[in-house]
Amino acid sequence: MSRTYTIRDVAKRAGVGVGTVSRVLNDHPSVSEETRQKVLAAIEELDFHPSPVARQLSAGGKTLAIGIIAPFFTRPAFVGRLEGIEAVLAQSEYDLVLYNVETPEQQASLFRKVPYERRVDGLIIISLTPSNEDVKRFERYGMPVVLLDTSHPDLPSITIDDVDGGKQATRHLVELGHRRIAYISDPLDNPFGFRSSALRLEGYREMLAECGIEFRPDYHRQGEHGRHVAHHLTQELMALPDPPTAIFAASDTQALGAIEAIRQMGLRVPEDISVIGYDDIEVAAYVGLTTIRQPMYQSGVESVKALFQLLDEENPSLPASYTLPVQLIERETTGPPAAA
Amino acid sequence: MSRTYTIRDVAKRAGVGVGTVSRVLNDHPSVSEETRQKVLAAIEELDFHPSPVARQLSAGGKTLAIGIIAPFFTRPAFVGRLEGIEAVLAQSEYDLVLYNVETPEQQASLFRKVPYERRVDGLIIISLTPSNEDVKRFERYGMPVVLLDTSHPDLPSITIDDVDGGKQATRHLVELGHRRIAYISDPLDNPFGFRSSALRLEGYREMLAECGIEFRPDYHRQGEHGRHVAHHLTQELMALPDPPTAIFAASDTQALGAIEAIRQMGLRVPEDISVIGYDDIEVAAYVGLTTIRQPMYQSGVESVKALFQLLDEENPSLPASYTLPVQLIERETTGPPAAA
DNA sequence: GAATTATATGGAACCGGTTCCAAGCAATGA
DNA sequence: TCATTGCTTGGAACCGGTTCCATATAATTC
Repeated sequence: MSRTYTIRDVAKRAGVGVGTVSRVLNDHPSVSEETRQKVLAAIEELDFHPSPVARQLSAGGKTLAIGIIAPFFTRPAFVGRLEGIEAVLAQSEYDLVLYNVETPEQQASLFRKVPYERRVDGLIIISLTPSNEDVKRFERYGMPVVLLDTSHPDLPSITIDDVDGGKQATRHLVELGHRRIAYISDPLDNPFGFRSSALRLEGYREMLAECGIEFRPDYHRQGEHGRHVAHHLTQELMALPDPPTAIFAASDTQALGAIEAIRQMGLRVPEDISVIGYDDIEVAAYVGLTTIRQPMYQSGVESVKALFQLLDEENPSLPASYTLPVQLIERETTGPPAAA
Repeated sequence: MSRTYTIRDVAKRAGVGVGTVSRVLNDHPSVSEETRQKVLAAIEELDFHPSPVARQLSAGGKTLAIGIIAPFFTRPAFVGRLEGIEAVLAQSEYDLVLYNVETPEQQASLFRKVPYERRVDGLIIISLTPSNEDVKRFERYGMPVVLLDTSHPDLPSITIDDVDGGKQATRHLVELGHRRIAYISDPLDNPFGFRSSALRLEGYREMLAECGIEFRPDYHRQGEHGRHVAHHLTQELMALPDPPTAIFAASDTQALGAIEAIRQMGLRVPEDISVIGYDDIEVAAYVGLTTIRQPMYQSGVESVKALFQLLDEENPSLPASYTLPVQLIERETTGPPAAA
């Protein structure tokens, strides 16, 4: 393997000083056209490429990479956001460094190490909420951070209106005539501090109250994310003395599990039981799942835009935090309750 | 923002030389316990963290990151592989830099820039085939590369047996009694040089030949990847004077499109038409899709292991290229043809 | 034509680590 | 007691860029 050339090799070859080569590399105006050509020729001949590492060290410079910290990035909801993020990044000169989080320990260690490692110029944190101490550390190390699907008073954030999502889903079911409406969610109390299940529960309860329906704790079931767990929870619900006539699931994946369980019991969706999901993942359309559509792609796009606003050194501005709306997508898994 | 401390600050504070601090940082044995404690205390007090950039520059060192170049990384097939890759990486000290490719131009530019930028220590390229020139460049810059789902004579690769997959899918349909078997695939001739559709076609044709069934060009339809396109292609197939009784789709996503189209025509799957997919993506089990399971997760795992083998400086060894087997997963979308 | 200003260029110093060499010091051996 | 060995240690040189200062040359002004 041939040693790679340095700027000094280029300088020697072109018969100029290293400063001049550097100036050519950075399009500095004060280089005569003649010299510039000589230098460019030398660069070409040696197939020279400047080392970004050296560049960064000396110029205290940008890494031209942004980091994404996300839990379980293979879940459809995250893939959707990632897609939006990537779409914007692809237009820019930034690379993407992905930090996956599977355990709270990983989260803690990433929150500590990423800011001082300076491997990235900015950070988008998805669904994980940094502590006050974390936020202080980000600040101290001058690491710009945007939150996505979570929030913190001192950090810009892009969220999606979970409370309203819970409301809309519930309202839809109530309007169809349902009164016995169950809610299946992720564990409210979880090691990562995910809030979306709790917020949707809030919307669900608010809407029930608004409609004069009493909230029944036994109609709310929590369990780890995933189709199989939701399948079980649904079986539990259906085994109640007075089972629900409709189920609101906190994700499409869970809704699919619910539908599976219902069908396995020989019941039909929506004739016997209605099911509404959340997310509007790719297959939701295929299986005809009624759901709440989250603008996941768009939220990804917005988060990068916000980060770029922070990164813009000429004109750095604090991007506003805001909340994107959700949308009810009516398909074939919800309908009026069976005539009792 | 407080200036971050350097190793010299630590040295001064601990009353030692910079070399000693560096030795402590790197667990060099020749540091007395007493000095080590002094240095550690100083590091603690200043909340000092060494700069990985400086470290890399001086030590000519590792970046402790590996790069993944993948096209359309949000497709389920890629997510599955990524999951396997990430699982291994999470156990290691390596970070993951993701390069998404959406256009052939991006591919070309990435293949050029990644090796010399030295932002990563090694590279896993998924589904994209580097040219001979690219391979030479990788070599010249000493960038270790492992190919996943593609191959090149001079590079280690992990592939999945596409030809056999095509065979197995076709054999399954033939054994059920089908003779008129169509194949829906991605475009064989595509700007990225994806080969899997072509290889599966090969297997399909071989098996047809083996079973004494003539290959009919009009039974092979190509179109961009995606449910909707597959939907169309299926309509075309069904509009033939003698439509197929079974469809082999080159991906589950496309199989779903096919099923959708068939159902929309008022026909049933599998009673009227059988459909077999490819990949065994998450929802395949949910919708009961018969398919060819690709060990995507495992192939991801293997690719990282292979790369680590190349990266192991004590004992660098050229990992073997090999092919993983596929497996037929029989579910409910295939059955005997309707009695003609 | 001398003084002033603008333009182009070379190269030392620096960014924050690592490494290596030289040197100090204690322990060992003759 | 003195030479030898081994263990610690300090700090200069270096990695490959950028930046800034000093200088040389050309252009402008009076």
